[in-house]
Amino acid sequence: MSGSRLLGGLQLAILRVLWGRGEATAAQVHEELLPEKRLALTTIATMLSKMEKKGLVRHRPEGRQYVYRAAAAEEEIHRSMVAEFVERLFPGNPAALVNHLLCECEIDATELDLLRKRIAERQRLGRKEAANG
Amino acid sequence: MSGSRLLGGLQLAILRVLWGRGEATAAQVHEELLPEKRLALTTIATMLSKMEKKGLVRHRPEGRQYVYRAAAAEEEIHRSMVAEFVERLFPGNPAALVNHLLCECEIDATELDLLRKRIAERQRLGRKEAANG
DNA sequence: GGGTAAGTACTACCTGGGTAGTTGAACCAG
DNA sequence: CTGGTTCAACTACCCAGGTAGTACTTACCC
Repeated sequence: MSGSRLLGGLQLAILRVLWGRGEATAAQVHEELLPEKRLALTTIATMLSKMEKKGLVRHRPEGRQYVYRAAAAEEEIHRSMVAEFVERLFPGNPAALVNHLLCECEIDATELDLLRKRIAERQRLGRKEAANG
Repeated sequence: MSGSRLLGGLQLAILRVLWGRGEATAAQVHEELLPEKRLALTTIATMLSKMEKKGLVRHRPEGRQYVYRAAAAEEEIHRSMVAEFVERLFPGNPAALVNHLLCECEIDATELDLLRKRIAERQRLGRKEAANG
């Protein structure tokens, strides 16, 4: 099931709208995506149908229209997509991706500081587990 | 041109073989990929052709067979794929991906240490640039 | 009740990844 | 020279993402 968990750009854009709003009709998604992607409304509607068939979103009828919401939490999707991506590009080596991002991407000083703290935290946790386990 | 720079798993597996060996025939790639993916030799050959048409690999005839090599450096592919992926999943926010990886992935202590050092290094560089520029 | 507007469903097409069989050419062995 | 082996080329599918037009339904308003 679920095969290649790497969703396309449009599906993710739609999900982002849904995550942000909680619920939205096809028209609302379309409108919110207009600056980003100039697509026909029917394109969004078709995509929503396909996504529903895949279990990515669900709908509830409200009057004449469908109100969609995401069926999976953002974290869930992030997790599975990142896992799949790492497996494809840096098999079994997520640290290599982190490393790559640190070396190749523009990450500002504030972010770096946060990340450094996050690592320190991880390391504390690791040591504690090692000590207790 | 180049549309979605996200290559599929097979293409990447093939490229990895090519990067590792420098050069390889379809048969060699096939053989090296056997434990990982049980595919027909013709599948590999077909894929190599398609990849050549896309400019991902090049070949040189040697006797009756073709010897392939990657047309792009590993770094190059990593860069463009990571960039595309970040844009899709965490638009304009590579730090979010780093953060996700640190929180969700199993990264061992040694790796964490290396990453911490990498960040410290980045920060030093950042400060120096700020001071000089 | 009938016309119109809104909105979904259906259908169709393109692209790219993935998979593999078949064909045809070259080459080697007998 | 002939037959088997070994390639690459060609062809053919399938699937999923993406894109959109057209058809149909239905609700709403007069």
